[in-house]
Amino acid sequence: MSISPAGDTDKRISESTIGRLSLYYRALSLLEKENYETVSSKELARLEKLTPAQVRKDLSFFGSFGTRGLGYPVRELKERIAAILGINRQWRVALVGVGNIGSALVSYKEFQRQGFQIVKLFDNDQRKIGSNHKGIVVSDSKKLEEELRESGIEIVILAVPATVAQYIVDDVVKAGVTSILNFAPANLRVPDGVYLRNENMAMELEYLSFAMVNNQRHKRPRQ
Amino acid sequence: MSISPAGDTDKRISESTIGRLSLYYRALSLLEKENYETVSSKELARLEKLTPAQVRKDLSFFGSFGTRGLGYPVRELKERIAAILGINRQWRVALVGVGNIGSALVSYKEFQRQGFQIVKLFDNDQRKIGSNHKGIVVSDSKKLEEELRESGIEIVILAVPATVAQYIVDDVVKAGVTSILNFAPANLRVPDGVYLRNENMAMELEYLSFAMVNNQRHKRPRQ
DNA sequence: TGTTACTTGTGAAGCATTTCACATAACAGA
DNA sequence: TCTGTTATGTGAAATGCTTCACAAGTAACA
Repeated sequence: MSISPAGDTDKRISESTIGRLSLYYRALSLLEKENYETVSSKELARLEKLTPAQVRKDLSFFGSFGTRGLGYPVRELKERIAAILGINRQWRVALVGVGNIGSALVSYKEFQRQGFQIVKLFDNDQRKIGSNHKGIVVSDSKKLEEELRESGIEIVILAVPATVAQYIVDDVVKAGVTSILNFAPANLRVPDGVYLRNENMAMELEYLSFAMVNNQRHKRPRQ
Repeated sequence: MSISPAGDTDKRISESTIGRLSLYYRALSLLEKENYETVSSKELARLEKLTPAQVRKDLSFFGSFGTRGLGYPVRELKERIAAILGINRQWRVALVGVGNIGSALVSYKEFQRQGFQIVKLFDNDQRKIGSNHKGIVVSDSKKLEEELRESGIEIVILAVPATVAQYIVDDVVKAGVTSILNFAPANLRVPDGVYLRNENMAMELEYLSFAMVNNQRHKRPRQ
């Protein structure tokens, strides 16, 4: 038996489905901008190169949002998906490591647009500490734990060298942060209850080189 | 119907397997640096948080690389995986869009390390054209098609705004390039035979926010 | 109100991936 | 050479995901 919070569906949603919700959200944002009132699963599927059945099945995990014979109301479905993904609100994000990747991410508009607000920056380089990036003053990563707590950060993005990533993660976890997006090419350990995602940009190029040397279009279940 | 070159195994390898090969490669690089001679599927699995059976099954698609009772020879397995992934050679890569993300990628060491050499840069901003980034002079993206052909580029990385991404892609395809890694939040059309991967960094944050608002560890088949 | 056209929502079927479990093989030590 | 231990490689089972196919619901229009 397991104790679940009220309202917890206990239904496990696959990562693939969540990834596609993210795609639907983007497509719906576009449709909304072009003043479409409704959209069918067929059209949504076409826009994201999926099947209509896939779209309907994905959405059906979370409820009935459509009208038979008509389709889905664009604006409402967009809001519902935003609520499911948790992007119908603002998240306070800190970024550790203001190097090449790090400073690019500070300016990355797509994060903003989806409610991920980078409000703190950390680095261990004395030359960077105190400097200003897009209106945010870089803090000393020695004070990471303390300042993360104080500022109520909920998500941390890691853009530090692989060699130090684990130490930073340990501090981040100590500060009570439960979500980490890691850009370092490293395998990080986190305790249960902490969500960790790895962004592995080299891996994407490897998919391409694999496809090229094997002269095949490998199966592409997600995204 | 599809024309396959001689030697094509015709065995479809799943994207998940390829993603894991990439992880094995990274783990093996580390083990090699630490002078390990052999590694078991159990150890490799532990390092990448997978199951031993998964590791063995993945490798078995490509041959028998191990010795019963002993495990896999670290150095050799690493080389074999590199060959499978197509990273046992250099790839000539061009990057279009020398903005925030673009210039960060030019300096991204992990690409280099895996044989992806960025040798051309393009932008449409007059202030950037002619400037020098890490020893590469930025070309005018008006000359994209011509210069891609001349310089024998095999992979293009797109780091341009979503609004212009499709136009760039069309030129890239015209130039005969068959592999594209796209960072723009856009759904790009490419003809059959062109490999396109999308790097969607906001999506990774959405996995995290979904997990947080749904208070669950969703299933994580890959990476 | 009846008819036609359309599209959802969903069990069930089909397909793909992961895990199991064990026969087989190699090494180490006596 | 024999015995114990370890670990691979792989069919088969289990699990998970996608697609099919259709009942049911809605709109539009006569």
